[in-house]
Amino acid sequence: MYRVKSEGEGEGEGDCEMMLQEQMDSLVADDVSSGGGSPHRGVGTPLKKGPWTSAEDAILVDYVKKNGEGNWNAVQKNTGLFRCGKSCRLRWANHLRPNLKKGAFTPEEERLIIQLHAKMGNKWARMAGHLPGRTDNEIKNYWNTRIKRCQRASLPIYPASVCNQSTNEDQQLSGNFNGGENISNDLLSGNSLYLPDFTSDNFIANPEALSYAPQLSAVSISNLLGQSFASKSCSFMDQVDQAGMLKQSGCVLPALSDAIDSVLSSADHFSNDSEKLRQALGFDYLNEANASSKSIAPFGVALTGSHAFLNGNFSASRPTNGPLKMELPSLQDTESDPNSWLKYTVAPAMQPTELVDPYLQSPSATPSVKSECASPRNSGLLEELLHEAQALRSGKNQQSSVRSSSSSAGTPYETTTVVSPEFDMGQEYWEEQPSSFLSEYAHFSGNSFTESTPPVSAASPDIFQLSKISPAQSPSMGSGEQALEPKHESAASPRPENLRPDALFSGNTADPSIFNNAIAMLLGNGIDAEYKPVLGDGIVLDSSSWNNMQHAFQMAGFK
DNA sequence: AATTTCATCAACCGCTAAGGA
DNA sequence: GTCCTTAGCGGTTGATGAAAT
Repeated sequence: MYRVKSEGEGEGEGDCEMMLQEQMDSLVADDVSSGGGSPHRGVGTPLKKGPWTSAEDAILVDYVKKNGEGNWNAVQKNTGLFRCGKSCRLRWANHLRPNLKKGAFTPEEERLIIQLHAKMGNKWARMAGHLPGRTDNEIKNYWNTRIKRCQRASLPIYPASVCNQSTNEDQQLSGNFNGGENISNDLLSGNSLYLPDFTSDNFIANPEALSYAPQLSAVSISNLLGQSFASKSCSFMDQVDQAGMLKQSGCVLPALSDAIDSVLSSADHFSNDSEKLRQALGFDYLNEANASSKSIAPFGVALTGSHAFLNGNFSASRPTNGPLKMELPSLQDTESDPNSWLKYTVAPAMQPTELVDPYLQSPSATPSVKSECASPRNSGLLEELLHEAQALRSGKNQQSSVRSSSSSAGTPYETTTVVSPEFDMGQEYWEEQPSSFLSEYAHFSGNSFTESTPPVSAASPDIFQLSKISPAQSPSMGSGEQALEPKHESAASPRPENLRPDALFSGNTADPSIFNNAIAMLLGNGIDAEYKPVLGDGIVLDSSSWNNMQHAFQMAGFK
């Protein structure tokens, strides 16, 4: 039963003249009947807790009508309600205020929630701002329920359709960063664009920062890679090309220019071994894989632990045995072992078997998908998840044919952690060139999508600060991290503090559109759809993109 | 029919930021 | 500059009813 707590703050008798006598009587009766607090008021009167009664609601509504919202502590004083201001505010906000929409979320609302969550993380209040009539509490409850359901069913948190939709919207909006009210715009526009953080801070400018990829929000990554690698079939070199264009545009500060040089140089060096890379990253495996499979990870083990490409989305749901803190959109699960992300990290020194998420390797522990997915409140989205799970399960047999013998029958996500012979080749390559661009990029790739990404709210400006965190400072960087990470102290490495987006662009780029265009270039806008192999829903990628790296370099004129 | 499990909802708690004295 | 109050946010817990066993 609910507790009754005494709050020490002194409150007087209050102005009971505002309170209807019948309401007062009803309130007292309700209090008695509900076993709530004492009907006697005065200093030290215990404040009632627990469910609100209709009489209390009436009192609160009446008070707000007369006095407006705010000053909630005065409610108790002025009405005699034995509720703290906090409770009054909550009751009003969640239940009593007008225009509240009751009932189950519509499919459209569910979809929007997922999109918003992908963007904002657990910013329920902000999300509620995009859902008129809905409260943060409702959204939070819905999401938590959804998380539990998906977790139990080993389903991705974000349905492919939602991610694809975001990607499509991204494409549509790529040339239209106008920061409109439209949620899709807001999702992807410069209004709350995280991509600069990603591109300039962590991806382009600072090779070292690549190692800090876990700090990046999955949203940024999904936006970037979903666009660049999947839907647009953009090769990495295309991005390098665009980076060069950005550099040539002259709108970047020397720090970024140097950084681009550094990346380009590394990429150039690396391009000579593109075939090796292709093998290292498991594209042979990809080529062999069933093209219709939805669960093929484009980067094979390079994206170990990532579901970013699963079904074209970046689900971070993984089977888990214990309580899981789900702030997935930003892959913000930090409550786990600070070093746990290493489990997903591909690094030269690691043995393949170490790279496999034990959860993902324990298919036997994967709970079966049952009818629990079909709750009465199920919308099309939840049903979609169920169908997705069924499809994934049905596809397991096909995938098993290309799995390593070390992998037992697995979960639908196991393909993200396949330890294939190609991986071994890649490992050899890494061992040969431990500090190559490849290792950095692969490291980045592997880390970027780990579920142990530190809690970086996608919308949080903290990401700027995080981009400056040194490995030693980073809470996600265990002691083992140092050993895994090749150290690059090139003279061209810019100081992290110079990599903030607002510091990267010189004064002649005061026009935000220039910045956005530059970012768009970095992200591979304008990439044609020449390469169209489709691995699954929304996954369009094959080795041709990588095989054309040299060509891309030549076209870019960087040598 | 009884028990258990699960989903949903409502409310509370702790923390933080903002604003004013 | 410090302290206090207030409002707000996000996490967590508990109650309840439905479904499953």
